[in-house]
Amino acid sequence: MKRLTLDEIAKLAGVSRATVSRVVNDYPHIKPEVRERIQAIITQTGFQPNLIARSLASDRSGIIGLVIPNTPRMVFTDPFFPTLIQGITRATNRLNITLSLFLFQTKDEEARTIRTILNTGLLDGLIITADRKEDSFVPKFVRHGVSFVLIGRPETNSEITYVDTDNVAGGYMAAEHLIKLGHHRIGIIGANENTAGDDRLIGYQKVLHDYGLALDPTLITFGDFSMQSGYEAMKSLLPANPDAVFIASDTMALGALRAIREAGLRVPEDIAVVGFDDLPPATQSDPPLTTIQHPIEQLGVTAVELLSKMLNGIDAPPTHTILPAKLIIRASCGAEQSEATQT
Amino acid sequence: MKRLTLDEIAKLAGVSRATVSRVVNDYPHIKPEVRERIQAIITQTGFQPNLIARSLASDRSGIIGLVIPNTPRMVFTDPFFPTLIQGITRATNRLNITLSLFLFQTKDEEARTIRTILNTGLLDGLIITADRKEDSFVPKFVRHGVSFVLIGRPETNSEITYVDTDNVAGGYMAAEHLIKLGHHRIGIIGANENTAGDDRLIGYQKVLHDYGLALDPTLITFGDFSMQSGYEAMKSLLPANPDAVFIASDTMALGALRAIREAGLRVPEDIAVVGFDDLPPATQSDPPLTTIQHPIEQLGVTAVELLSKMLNGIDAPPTHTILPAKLIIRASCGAEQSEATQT
DNA sequence: CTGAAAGCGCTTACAG
DNA sequence: CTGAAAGCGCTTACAG
Repeated sequence: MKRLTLDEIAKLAGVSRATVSRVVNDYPHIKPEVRERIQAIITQTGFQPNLIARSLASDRSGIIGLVIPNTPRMVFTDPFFPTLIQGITRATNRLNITLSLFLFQTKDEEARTIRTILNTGLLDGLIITADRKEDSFVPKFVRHGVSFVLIGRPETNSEITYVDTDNVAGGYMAAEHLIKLGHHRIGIIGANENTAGDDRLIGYQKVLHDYGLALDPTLITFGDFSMQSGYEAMKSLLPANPDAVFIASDTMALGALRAIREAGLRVPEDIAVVGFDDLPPATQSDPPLTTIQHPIEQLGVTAVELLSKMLNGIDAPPTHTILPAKLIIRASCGAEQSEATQT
Repeated sequence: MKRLTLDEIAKLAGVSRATVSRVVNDYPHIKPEVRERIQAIITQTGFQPNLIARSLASDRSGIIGLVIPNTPRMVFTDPFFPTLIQGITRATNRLNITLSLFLFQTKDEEARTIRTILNTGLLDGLIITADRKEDSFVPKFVRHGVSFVLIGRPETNSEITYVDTDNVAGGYMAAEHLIKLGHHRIGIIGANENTAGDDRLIGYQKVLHDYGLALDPTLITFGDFSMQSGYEAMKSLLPANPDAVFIASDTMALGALRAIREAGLRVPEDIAVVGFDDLPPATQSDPPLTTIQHPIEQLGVTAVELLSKMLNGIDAPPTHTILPAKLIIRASCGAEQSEATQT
């Protein structure tokens, strides 16, 4: 199907192609009747400008990239990325932005992809999921002057625009909830792969300190976001006799719950559990799981909006946007969940 | 960072820009020493051609779109799409293709997105997940002459290239496994949202027929791929006294297992279960779940390879590629799984 | 084997 | 308010 061009529309309307271009791009100063005449022809013919040509002429492609490096969560047990992608596409759809996806598993794929992203001029900007600490490529992007926003706090560089969940508050709420239920020996299964894990631990430590509880190092364990690691961390935690545990990811919580069950303990009678994340209640087959929810989808929406502003406006200083976390108390499995929000 | 152009490389090498272009694009007939000289400069400067300019000149963007319409599975409880995306990106990375993602939730988003895809000339081709039957937009793509391959068998049009899992064989294997275990009243929780559901039911019916078992209509129920629908379907199935059940999706199986548990029945002693799909064993918290695995990731890889061939070669006739399904017998939850493959 | 030149379909100062 | 024209950075017949 032969595609119409600006020139052809111009011919049909009896004007120059420049004028048609202005109408298409909503330029203010066009004589109303001319605008209408052209507009009519456009809607009638269904003309849409060739994006490639526009990109070349305007040096803007309208395409942004979503970069997801290989991460422990990438195994996709975790609905984190799917949910994030949902939020991102909702925003790009609304803003008429095209989204390109860059996943890489191996270092080799990573290197090639990064080079392509940087040098081919295809993308206006990037959204990068910073789900591990040692992302060597982020500095490269900075050096090349690419516009990007990170999802997740970067470990060091504060000159970078990012959006993140308030993980410190999340960890705080989680442990505080357990404290208020009367627990004293509150363990944690943390994670140190990314700053989200760090921050959740910090929140946990903070609240224990605020409530005057001792920080028993034997109650602190780490996993790597996988279910298996949750299982093992819990096994190593049980000898320390926790009466409650905060698990910094629901995926790990699933593993931990298995360890608890295998030890013949009941949740929450023998050991209370608070998770973190946003696993669909679906997946939470077994025991009721109270959890800290982070607004993953909103993270995606916000990231796109920020990037879009960066691309349009004059470059503002780097922004750090922190979205609130929320404590979700689930009464029982599959039952309606009562939501208790805290800030 | 100012990007280098073909012209600048040409100047550095003392040749014309046409020659550089030919080197970049691996044209055969270039004098070796010239090629080497240019190649050296290219690697040294890290030059990469501007993809936008190339696209405009060559009418090929190197970008393909992945279209995921709103589907019941889209809730992402189901790792189907994430896994698929993983396969697709593996292939696009290898073939040096850029992937754009088009998700839409609402009819409105759908309409706008489709128009953009069709008229802006950005994409070379499409991969479309055909996870529901009434995809009104597929005929539009056909009419516009876009190249695309479907993932999942379309309901009617056999003139379309698609890749799919052998769902009939999958349904057959599932029920046959149960028959061989000695079960007689084998129920099914099917799905009729997509042809995968249809085919799995067909396989089930076929094997019952082959083994001379009666087809009791009260043993046939349907869900919509959601966990909740699995729960309800199982509740409606239990009065028919099945001694086994084949559930056409593992997500529904999770719901069904809950219904079974609530009825005070044990799996597999009271009722044996075979699922379908590829939920990570992780999520299968509770009872051991024997399942039919389909090669989701391979589906993605194959789709990309096919599309790539269509875009390069002369248009071949429509191909229908069917990948084998596989029976996975899980000995017990979390334990090592023994894989029994059948064809 | 290589170069000069046209052209891909737009945008955008510049004039008027 | 509108048009003529240059230009974005490539590819690709066409000549030689």
